[in-house]
Amino acid sequence: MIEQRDGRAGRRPTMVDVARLAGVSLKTVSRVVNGEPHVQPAMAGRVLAAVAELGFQRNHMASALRAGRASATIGLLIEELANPFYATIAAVTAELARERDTLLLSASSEEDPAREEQLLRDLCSRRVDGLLVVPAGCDHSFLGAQVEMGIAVVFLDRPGTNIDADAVLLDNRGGARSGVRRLVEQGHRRIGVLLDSVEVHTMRERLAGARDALADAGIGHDGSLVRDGVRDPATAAAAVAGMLAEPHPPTAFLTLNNRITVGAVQQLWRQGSDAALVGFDDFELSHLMPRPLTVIAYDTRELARRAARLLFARIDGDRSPPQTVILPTELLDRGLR
Amino acid sequence: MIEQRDGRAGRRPTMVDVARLAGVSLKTVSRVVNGEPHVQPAMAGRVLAAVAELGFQRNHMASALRAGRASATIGLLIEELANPFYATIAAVTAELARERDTLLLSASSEEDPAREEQLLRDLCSRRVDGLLVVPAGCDHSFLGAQVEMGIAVVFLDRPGTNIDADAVLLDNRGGARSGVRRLVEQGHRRIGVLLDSVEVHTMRERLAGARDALADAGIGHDGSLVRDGVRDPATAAAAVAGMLAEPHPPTAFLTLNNRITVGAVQQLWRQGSDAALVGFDDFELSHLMPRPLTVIAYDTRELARRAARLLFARIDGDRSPPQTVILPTELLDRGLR
DNA sequence: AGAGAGTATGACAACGTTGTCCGCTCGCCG
DNA sequence: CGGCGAGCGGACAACGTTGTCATACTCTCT
Repeated sequence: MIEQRDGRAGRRPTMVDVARLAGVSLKTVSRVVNGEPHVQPAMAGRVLAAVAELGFQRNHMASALRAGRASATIGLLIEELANPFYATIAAVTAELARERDTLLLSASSEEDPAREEQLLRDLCSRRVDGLLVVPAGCDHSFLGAQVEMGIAVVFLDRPGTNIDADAVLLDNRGGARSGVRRLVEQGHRRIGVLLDSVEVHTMRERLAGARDALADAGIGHDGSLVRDGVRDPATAAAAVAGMLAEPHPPTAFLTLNNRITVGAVQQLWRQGSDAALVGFDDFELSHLMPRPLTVIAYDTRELARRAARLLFARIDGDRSPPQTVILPTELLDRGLR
Repeated sequence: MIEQRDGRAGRRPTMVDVARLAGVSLKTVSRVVNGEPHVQPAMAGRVLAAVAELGFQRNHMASALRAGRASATIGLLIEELANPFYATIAAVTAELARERDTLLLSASSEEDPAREEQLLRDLCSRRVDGLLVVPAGCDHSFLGAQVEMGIAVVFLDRPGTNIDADAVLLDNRGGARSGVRRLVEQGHRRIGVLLDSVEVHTMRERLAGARDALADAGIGHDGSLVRDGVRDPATAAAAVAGMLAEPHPPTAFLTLNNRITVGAVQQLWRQGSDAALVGFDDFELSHLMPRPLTVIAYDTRELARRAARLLFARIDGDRSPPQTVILPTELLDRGLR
């Protein structure tokens, strides 16, 4: 008469159910399911038949809980899963994880520090084996305790703050420097720089690299050619148009991420400007842009691979001091104009 | 003398530890941690202080196990996380999940049915509340039992096979049909069709739609203008070049996904061909291609949103019969040539 | 004043699994 | 033929948490 759980078929079978059906003890089922030795083939057969008949599937949570074992899950906290850069990171991480029979819990911070912290805590409460974090917040000290308690943490793309942990980064400063150096070599003196936000670590580094190159060349830089807060292609286009309309317009632009690059290219092309352009970040169809593009490129997959490998090494017990890995960038010159 | 766990600090604190430190019972800690009523403020304060001091964090696995409760996790099985289409789906899903304090476990099948099944089983063994699946395999009957046992399943982009479950799909056939109709209206009679693989459900539908439109117009189609197995832009370019070099070349092309479109555009532009082109799938920089492009577009976010909403409704107990939702496509005419 | 209702707290079992340990059944050797 | 180790199966506790129930106490109403 009594139907279980809102009228649906039924309770999930447990090892107890399997044991009862097979007429063996609970522990024997456990042994068979986990492929432990010392079970007679005939008995194992009975157990497997019962498993199949009931559609039994081991409860991973109970198993991990009892065994005090790792959850075979890692957490990935990024800014925005839909962004190709982060999507690539997620894909590489998921693949390396799968090779270890580990699954990936991914979450997006949307650049909100509070949200980041909440998601990280949530991931920790699920007892992930490790965390791969592209930090948005400005204080990761609360992760320190988690590290103490056995959750490995590796930062990716940007270093963590107030915490001594591994980080795998790009040579943002060096990349921007080499890009501007190239422009200077080509004779440019007035170089407009467009960036997302100085709040972001990578942007600060890239801007510093640009300034390095100008200083190297003895070119003064009063900041009037820098535009901050350029968050999307449309804003980038407007910024380019605005700068070109000024009395002493730049003869070249450095765009500090690919969204900005796309907007800038479009605007330059639209107005038929022959200003030079170097963009940070390569992107999928960059070679099909209306004008050839020079970009500061890097290997996103390698970035993720290094970070994931480091994380797994930590999970496997590597206790060497935290390290910071910096990956090189490459100037891909597809013709400046 | 005995150090715990490879010399590291220590065991994670549990509610028992908190209770001991606060001098209260285990259950009281549980009540405070879960915000249950009937705890005196003073006592709650002692508990919270102990929680803070020890850095206690509830073990979500143990909690879900005991309460027989949902794991507050959903699984997403797609083909390839790095692909922008799937990345968008993952992002939308993760966001809707977060609004319910649910996390997202994502995995890529890489189009391998065996791998798909293994990952799905792995996800089920983690007792996810629901699964969002872009199926690659050809038999999902094994998921039936999981559905019986309370895991909601919604298929996305392609229907599941041998299982009666919800699906949210695109109008692939209608979209391709309208694309070819447009070409026919413009006077084209010989239309080359390039596709990835007829193995894939969406490709078959799109091809069928193209044939529909040709049949509507009374144009015979012997298959000689169809190229199967075009998996990447380079192959697409080669296929276009090959077809254009034949005695009776096509005057227009229909490319059935965006990778193919990119390769075809590039090749047409390279040889200065004025063949018309309609591509399935819009993509990020399509408006910046060297020639304007007409694409059969759709709302990927809406696709994911509908699927996720349906999944959450099922998780929340919706037991109405499985439904198939088909979302419209739109022909974006940016000038055929 | 005493019954009854309600609040605050705790003891204990249970969720589904695995580690530990104990005992049974063989076959083999002295 | 008795003893003994190896091989095999099972009883039981434990992982960290929450649901159930019991208890002690406080307050209100008749």
